[in-house]
Amino acid sequence: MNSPRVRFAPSPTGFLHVGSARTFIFNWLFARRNRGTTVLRIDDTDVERNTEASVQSIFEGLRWLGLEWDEEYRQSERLELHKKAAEAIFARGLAYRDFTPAHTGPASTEFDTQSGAQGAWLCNPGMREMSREESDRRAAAGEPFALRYRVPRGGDSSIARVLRFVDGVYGEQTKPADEVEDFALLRSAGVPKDGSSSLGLWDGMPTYHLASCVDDADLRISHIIRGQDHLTNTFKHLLIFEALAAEFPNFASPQFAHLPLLVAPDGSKLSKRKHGPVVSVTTYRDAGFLPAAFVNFLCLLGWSPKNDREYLTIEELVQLFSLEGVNRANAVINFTEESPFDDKAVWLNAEHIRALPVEELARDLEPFFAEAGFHPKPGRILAVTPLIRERIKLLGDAVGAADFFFVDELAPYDPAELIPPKKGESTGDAAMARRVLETASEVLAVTNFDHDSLDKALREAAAQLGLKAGPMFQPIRVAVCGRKNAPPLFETLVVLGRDVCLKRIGQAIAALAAQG
RNA sequence: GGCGCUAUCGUCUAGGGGUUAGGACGUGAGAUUCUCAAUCUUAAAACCCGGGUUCGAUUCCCGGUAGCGCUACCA
Repeated sequence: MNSPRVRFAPSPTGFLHVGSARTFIFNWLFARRNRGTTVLRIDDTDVERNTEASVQSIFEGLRWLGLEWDEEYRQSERLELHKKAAEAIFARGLAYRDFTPAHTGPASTEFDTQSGAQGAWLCNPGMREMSREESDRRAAAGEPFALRYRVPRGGDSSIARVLRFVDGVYGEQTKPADEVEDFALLRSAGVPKDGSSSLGLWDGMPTYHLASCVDDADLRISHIIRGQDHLTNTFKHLLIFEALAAEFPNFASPQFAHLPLLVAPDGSKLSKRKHGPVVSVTTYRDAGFLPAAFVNFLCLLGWSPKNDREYLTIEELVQLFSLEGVNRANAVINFTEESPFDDKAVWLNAEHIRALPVEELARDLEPFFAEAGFHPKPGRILAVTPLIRERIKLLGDAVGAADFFFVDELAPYDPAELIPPKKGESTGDAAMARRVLETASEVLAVTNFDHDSLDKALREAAAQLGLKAGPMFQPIRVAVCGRKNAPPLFETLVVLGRDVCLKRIGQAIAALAAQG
């Protein structure tokens, strides 16, 4: 009845990485499919690690994807809301102050801890049971503390409470509250400097769990679609939502759907630190992926339309997307030092490139040529585009595939390539190659520079020389392109133009002559 | 250690009590072609292990194993 509201909530601790991008895409697709609203929320509660540069880089990545969001927020601007919520939870007795000094490094068991049956830390009983009077006194004295949720315990008198939710992907999930630790809502405000403790009661910064839930409630998020790494955290979130019910009477507990993780080829979680730029979406952009191809690829990781289709446009994805199609196992995204992109991503990109109208592709190609220092006249790229369209997999490949169209002087090449090899012999017929070029020179000087005329004239010339197409065309191709592998000859000649062709063929003849 | 999630070709996946276990990428071979590419045909390639349930399990159940996640005053 109400249209769904989803959110994508990245924390700005680095560039936007592919796993986050996929989470965003799935959220966006879900919203689009169901006529809902996409909220972008920057979860920047961790002041230690967040940087403005990261925020910008995340926007850069998201903008490139081209999927628009409808609302935008920053958690850091909503601090008061979070603190008020924490206060309300505390006032209700659902949270308590923990004066245990924040520990640094790996969790130690030095303090007063209470362990579950076999080890899991649940709370510091001395803190949990501390009287309100003592707690107030110590807080008033300026002693730093964290605020912890008082997770309901069954004890031995009542039956342990079981937390429960139905995940859109993983199905019903349950966990006894007894196994959930007293997680923090507010971090301690740190060590008071020089006795002048200005630390008020609630100076602690909200934790992710608190801030995230408060905002989800306040923004009336209806569907939380996020990485599977939050699956077990969800029980904590259920508790927070419950504690917040009075503050947000219009907020119904959201539906959850957890997404399988994207992992590196060795099975480890994708990490910016460990895997570097290959996990950044801007790396894909810079290499020449089309946003639609990238989105297509990411969608196929952990989701399937179940009809054997692979190439899908954004519109088709919107039509086809559903949580039922989401897989439960982690998906490997392939990359290595030598080839940083998954083969399937590259293939899909080539498919999308071929599906693009020439004008559009030419436009997309322009910045890559510019980057390489080529600034051809208008229309030039458009003329070249159809010739390389089927020969490039990434937009960036275009430069290497078409450079000879734009340079004044061809890069030096081995004149031996002008000479087609003869079968069974180690060397070709150099004299014949030279005759081919001389003949071509004469023919091109007088032939109309259109495909059919060139085709006809050059094939006739080959017949007169007693040559088949292969040995006839290779010398010409190498002469005008500077390499053996290039787009089809006649189209290439046409785009290059008579003057350039004749000049380059002349140079090739000279090169052969110099070789003896 | 505790709790949880997961397990089909190298990779992404479809499928599901009885199938020649399907598709895609990649790889091999062939066709086509003025080279390259594209395209087409084709080949090799998988149900983690052990128990149960069953006439019959890759599929359902249990256990094991492995991977991953959570177990922070990170998100």
